[in-house]
Amino acid sequence: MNLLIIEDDKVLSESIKETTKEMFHIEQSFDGEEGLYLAEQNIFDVIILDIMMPHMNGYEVLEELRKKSITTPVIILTAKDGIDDKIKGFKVGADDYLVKPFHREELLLRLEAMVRRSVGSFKENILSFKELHLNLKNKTASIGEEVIKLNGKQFDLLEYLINNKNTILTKEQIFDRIWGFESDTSTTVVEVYASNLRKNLKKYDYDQYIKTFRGLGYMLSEGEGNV
Amino acid sequence: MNLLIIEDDKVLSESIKETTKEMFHIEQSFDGEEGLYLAEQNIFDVIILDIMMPHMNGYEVLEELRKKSITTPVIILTAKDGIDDKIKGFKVGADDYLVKPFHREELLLRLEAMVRRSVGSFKENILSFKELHLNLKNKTASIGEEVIKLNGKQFDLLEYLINNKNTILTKEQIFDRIWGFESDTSTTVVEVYASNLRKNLKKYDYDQYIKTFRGLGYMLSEGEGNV
DNA sequence: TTGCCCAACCTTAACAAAACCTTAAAAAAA
DNA sequence: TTTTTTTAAGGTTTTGTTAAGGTTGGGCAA
Repeated sequence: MNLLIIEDDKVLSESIKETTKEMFHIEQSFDGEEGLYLAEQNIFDVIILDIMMPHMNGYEVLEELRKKSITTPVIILTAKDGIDDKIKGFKVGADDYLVKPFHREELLLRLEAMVRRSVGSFKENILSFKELHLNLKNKTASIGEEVIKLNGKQFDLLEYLINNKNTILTKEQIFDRIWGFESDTSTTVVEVYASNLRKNLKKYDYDQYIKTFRGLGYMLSEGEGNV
Repeated sequence: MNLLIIEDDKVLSESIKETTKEMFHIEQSFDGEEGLYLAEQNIFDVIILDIMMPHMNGYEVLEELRKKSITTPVIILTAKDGIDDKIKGFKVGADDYLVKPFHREELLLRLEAMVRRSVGSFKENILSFKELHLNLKNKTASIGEEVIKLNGKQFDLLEYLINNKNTILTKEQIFDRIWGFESDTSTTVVEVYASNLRKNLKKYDYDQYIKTFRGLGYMLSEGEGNV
């Protein structure tokens, strides 16, 4: 579970990191532009976004993000309590809005509530695509009754694809999400894993749903052909 | 879009109904037990739930609901501002928590944000020209129901044309936009791509809208002939 | 006005070059 | 050891580019 904190106040950012590090893998950014760049990787499960920042403020970051079809849940964090600011925040696509100062617990609770929904693991941690079910708790995949054997990264890849079905994911995004930013292996491993995953799904004819978009990336979608 | 309001204060309930009736079809319940019964029908898109109610309080309603695997998004509404109450609310499965008194607009915004997500109708990012639709998210083009297969640069070209319909674009502009300034291929590739694109659109008679202006460039426009 | 010419554009096809797939072996981790 | 991950290499497919010949339309001279 990945959390991006975009907040220029380093003290606050650290403090948020402290309270959330049990639950998430954390990335921090201390200014809007960099934050936007990171968020665009589309590898985060939720983003905490401050409004008042130098160069590029939170509203601009969020607006740009949504414009680019990045739908990661965003919690806006701000000292502004006015209703107009809230309106602005939600209008540009925020999912929640928390006014400083706030209780650490409340932030945690709202993060939990958000993730619980968006990751689709509301009950029992099952993620599904058609008849293919992933049990996130014990990392097993099954189609109907039959269990499919997938190793770690193959499972992660499938999970990522399902969570973003009908959206093209570039090899870089997939790589950053599964291998991590600072991994120094080549992004061509993604091809290898896509190939392996397809091989494992072929038996059940589910390989056809993993589509390649040349020069763009991969996408999981239910449609026939290239839809 | 259906909203269930479970709130024993009739004045407040009515007032909420007033502010939300544009957006939702409203059902009201004035006590917990009845509210639970209604919510169990699982026909609502979102539920507003008061905590302090006679017979059965909001926590109990929500807990019971989640126990029965009803995952409808719930916004808790309460006069209690203590962090412990919030913890309790989220722990039993709330998605949001709003403290009275609150701005009508904020409730509306939070409802919107909630529904936007759970209904999955997040902005689809579609660019259209007449009946031709480009899905920017997964780079697919379609006319009516049929999907047209376009490769990367053809898609980019069409996107650029649509974004600038009724404006003549020179070959240089198109080239710089799609191939990039420092590309050292000849600008005549633009002609080749225009040709390919027309060929792909011909089947649907949409090739006619890509017009050539000798010595000037290309333009996409709805008019007949050279208008 | 007519007909010719030429430049601009269209279309096609062939070749080149990426991008991707698959497999297998080496390396690392469990 | 066994399993998983990474690298490497060769093969396949798709896309990009170029070139060549065909087509079109406007200008201009007769």
